[in-house]
Amino acid sequence: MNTRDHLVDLGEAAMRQNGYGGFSYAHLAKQAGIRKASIHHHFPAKADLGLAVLDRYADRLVTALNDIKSTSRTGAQALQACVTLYRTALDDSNGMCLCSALAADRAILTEPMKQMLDRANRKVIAWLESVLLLGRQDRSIVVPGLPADDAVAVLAQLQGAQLLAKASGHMALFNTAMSSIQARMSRS
Amino acid sequence: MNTRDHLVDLGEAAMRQNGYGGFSYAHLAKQAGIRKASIHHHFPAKADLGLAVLDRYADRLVTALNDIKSTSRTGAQALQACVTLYRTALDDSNGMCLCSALAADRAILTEPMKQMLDRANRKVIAWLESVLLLGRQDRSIVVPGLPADDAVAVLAQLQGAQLLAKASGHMALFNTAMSSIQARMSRS
DNA sequence: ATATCTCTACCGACTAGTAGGTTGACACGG
DNA sequence: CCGTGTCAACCTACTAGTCGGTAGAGATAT
Repeated sequence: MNTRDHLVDLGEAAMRQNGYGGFSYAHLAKQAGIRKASIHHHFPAKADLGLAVLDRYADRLVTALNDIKSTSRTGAQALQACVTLYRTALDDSNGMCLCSALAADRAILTEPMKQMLDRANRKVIAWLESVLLLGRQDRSIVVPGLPADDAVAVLAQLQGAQLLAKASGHMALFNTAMSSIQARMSRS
Repeated sequence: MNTRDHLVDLGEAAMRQNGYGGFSYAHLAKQAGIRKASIHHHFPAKADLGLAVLDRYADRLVTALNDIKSTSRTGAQALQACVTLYRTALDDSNGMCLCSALAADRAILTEPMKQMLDRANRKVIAWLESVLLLGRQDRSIVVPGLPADDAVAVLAQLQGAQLLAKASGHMALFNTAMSSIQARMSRS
């Protein structure tokens, strides 16, 4: 397997678990079975690795969301699949959505990373807005107020639920924190 | 002014802005106009300072919430004041609720800090539950499902809104992320 | 076929700087 | 004289990043 891709994999896991400032090249090197200097060969600076991780993550997230939308029959189905996606991420990588994990470390991110983080968040919000709009049309989701505002509220709840679950070490808390979203969806 | 209290002040600000791993004794010493060793005199280990900060913060938060409840006439009034509290914290300290700021760093927290963090979160959730219950009785808040579950959902949304606002550097996003909470409250 | 050249991936040893933490001495007020 | 608070100097471990160099694969030239 490609060493570079392997490093991006490990870097993503590390960042999702401990944030950008929470892992080191030395730590990563040990995991990859490689020397620190060799990581610098692939990613001259830590920010280069961070950007590569973020870039690939954003791509994958947008693709996953688009897949969900194209295979869902109702808005509620799409929103439910999205909630499940965030829940699964919590279990799989024992870490959060990169966007939430990086928010705390924003002060030490490079400008390109900040911009990419913003773009990723905006894309997710736009997707949620379109799903809420669809759900309002097909009467599968109750949408109070403007879908554009509500989309931000839903994302906040998704990320906050991950935060709360991780802070308590109690992953089931994620589902509880999603209760008010579930209540707004008609069961299919 | 008491040096020890001053250090707790500075430590709280640092932790809320950059998390537990995001500040150092050297950094703190410079701010306090004191040497690193002197900080160790007051707080032998960083974890001691962290615990002191968290302890005082939890106390103050619970007190503030209880004050809100005793001066509010309706559930909606209390909830609105709570939302304002979280919003103000975002501006004042340019940082988040400690509970959210520490969630990302949970891996490097000591056991006592983790326990205190959990206790603080549970207290806020219990407070929110009582407010939702009150709001349902006086018909000032729409509560779908169990108040106990909804309380967790509201806290997730509060913390997620702070996260999102901070990640984007756009504090106004907090208000947008609260839209669906506002929609559930009858205007007084 | 063999010598040369080039490139990728890797590594050991190093740098300057920072992390949290320790020690022993000095000042000062009760 | 004793407790409190402060300090300079120091320590070990770790941070990101640099340096010169090596092993091997593939192409090219003779």
